[in-house]
Amino acid sequence: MVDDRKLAVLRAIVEDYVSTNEPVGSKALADRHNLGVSPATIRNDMAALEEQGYIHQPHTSAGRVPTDKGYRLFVDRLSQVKPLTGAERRAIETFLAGVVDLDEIVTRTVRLLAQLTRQVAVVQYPSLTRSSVRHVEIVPLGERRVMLVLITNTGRVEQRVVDLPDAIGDDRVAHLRAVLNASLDGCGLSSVPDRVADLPERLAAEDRPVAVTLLSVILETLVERHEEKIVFAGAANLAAADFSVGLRDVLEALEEQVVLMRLLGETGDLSELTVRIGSENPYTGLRGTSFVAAGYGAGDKELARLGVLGPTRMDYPVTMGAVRAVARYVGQILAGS
Amino acid sequence: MVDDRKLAVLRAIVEDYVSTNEPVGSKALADRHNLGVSPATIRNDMAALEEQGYIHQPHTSAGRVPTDKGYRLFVDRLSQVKPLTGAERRAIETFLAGVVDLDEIVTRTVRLLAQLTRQVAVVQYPSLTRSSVRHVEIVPLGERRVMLVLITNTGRVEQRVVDLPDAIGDDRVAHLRAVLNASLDGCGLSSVPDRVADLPERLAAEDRPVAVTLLSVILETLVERHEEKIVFAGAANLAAADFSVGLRDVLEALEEQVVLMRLLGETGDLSELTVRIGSENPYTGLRGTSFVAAGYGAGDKELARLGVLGPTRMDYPVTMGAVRAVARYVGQILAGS
DNA sequence: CCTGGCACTCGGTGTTCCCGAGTGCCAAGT
DNA sequence: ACTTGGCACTCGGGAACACCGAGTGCCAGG
Repeated sequence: MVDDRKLAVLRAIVEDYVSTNEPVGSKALADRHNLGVSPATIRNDMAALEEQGYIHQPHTSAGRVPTDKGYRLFVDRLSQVKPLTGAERRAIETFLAGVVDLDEIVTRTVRLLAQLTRQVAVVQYPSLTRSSVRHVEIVPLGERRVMLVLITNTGRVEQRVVDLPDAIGDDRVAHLRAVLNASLDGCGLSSVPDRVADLPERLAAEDRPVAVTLLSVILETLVERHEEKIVFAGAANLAAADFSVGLRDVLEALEEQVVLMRLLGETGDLSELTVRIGSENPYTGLRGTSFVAAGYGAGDKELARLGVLGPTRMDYPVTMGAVRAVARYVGQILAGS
Repeated sequence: MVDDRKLAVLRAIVEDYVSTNEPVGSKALADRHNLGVSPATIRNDMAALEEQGYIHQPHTSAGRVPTDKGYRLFVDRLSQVKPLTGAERRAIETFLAGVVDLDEIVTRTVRLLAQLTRQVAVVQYPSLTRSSVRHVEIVPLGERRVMLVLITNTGRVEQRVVDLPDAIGDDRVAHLRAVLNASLDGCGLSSVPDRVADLPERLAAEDRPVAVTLLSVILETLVERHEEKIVFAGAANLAAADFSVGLRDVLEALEEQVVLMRLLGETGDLSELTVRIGSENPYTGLRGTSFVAAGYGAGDKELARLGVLGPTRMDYPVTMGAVRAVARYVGQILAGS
């Protein structure tokens, strides 16, 4: 019983603090939430909560502020994801309607998410490794030079210019194109190395050097470029959120692909929400911020992740709702295209 | 004579203010620069300069600060572009060495420029309209669906998925590809509309509907996507530069492609530096910032522009030197690839 | 175990005061 | 005709200070 009330107090503290951004005191709590007990009782509970590290007092005579641990408990046990309003759903639909190009999907998504949450949105491009080959194209650029274009089923296009060891004619290009496509079409990218291992041996001797070069470039593209591209939007919202302290650090983190990678982090289950709160984040500049992430993908495969970065004192239920909803919509669109 | 000294005073004011970020008074000027006259004389000159609108007094008993007009005069007549140090040149070379992919060139360039100037760098992708067609590729994706890939001589690749009115076989795809390439290869993008105007008539009747669809998509790509892609980097430097006032507006501007477009503005001569100071900028949120831009391109054609955005009180000679140098290097690389 | 009462703490705000950098002007000097 | 030193004046900003009130912890009574 007593514990239930303490949790209710914690929830109230989080909610009030999020909406007012000021330390919340016992009296204010008793007034604004009908907890059915007096301020004095609440004070006792608050003392206990502080003892356990869920809240914290900036100075002796101020109200309480949730700690990271407090937010964690709130997110895990005291709140539930808040679904979007109808207007918001419609906004998403119109924003993402009728887009086919992958670049455009990603660009619009990241802006949409930033606008919806009024925070910084981060979106990762659909992973190469988890998608499959739709087409390989070889475009002659010169005697000994071709452009290799790799198209995946997620609409992603990778291009590389390749210098060849031999000159090569149009007919041989066509032949190689046909062979490559025959071997690779529909093949999951992770299994490409296996599929092509013995390919050169099955070709005429004269084609081998060129084929080997091309294959090594393809594998390189798959492996070395495995680092995925990540974009963000909504940095202006950072300036609005008053926490100007550390703003510089946050902006720096956002421009470091490596940090973003770690932030998006390991993949959980598809459409499972991940929340990183304050000091749980993998980068010191991001103390003071929380990150809400979700995976998205076409069908049941998770292809990449997206999320929202904001001050620790964000409205978690709403933010989580928005992230989840956007992830689902994007998944639908990718599946549909 | 007298005018010369006033200009010297203005130059000294700008230099001191840029380095200290504090209003500069007559005494400090007399001390730090050997102008050979007394503070009282300088005061007279300052009064004159203020009269003419080159400097301004924040309050009655403070030093002077240059106005936009003052900076303008400084840039136009009192300063000269400062060449980079050897170390900086080497940094540029190593940073941009051995890169072929256009995306990577642009990404690295924008980061390099941000790092070099410790400000926000802005780089525009090489223009579609001013480059020429290197290859058109049609990739069948399904019965009535193809991906159209347009490769330009600057290494840029545009891709669009196209739904066709008729089903189309591989042989007809190959034929169309050949015809399109024959018509368009090497053709400047601006003259594409002329070249293809009568193309459908020269085809077999059965190919016409498909050809018309494809051509309309090509033209759309050229015209509607005429809006060029622009990227920026170094937003963290904004937070460091103390002018936190309006930071939000600046960040907003940076995320608006339209604003960036106007900022990069009309094309001047290649490798001619353009400087926009404070209120000269086309967007109200950018009062308080200055923008230094230069065109870059392969050979003698200007393909796009790049620049640096910083507080009005930036070190113009150094910034201009960095922008010019980077623009030239990028030009060389584009020409070489 | 809750509650009302009470003394205590202390951060933030408003007020006042003072200092000094910087100015404009003037009369004297070259 | 400029330049210069002197001088009175202005005013922003920092230091010192007092005050207020929200908030607390604790205790005794219900």
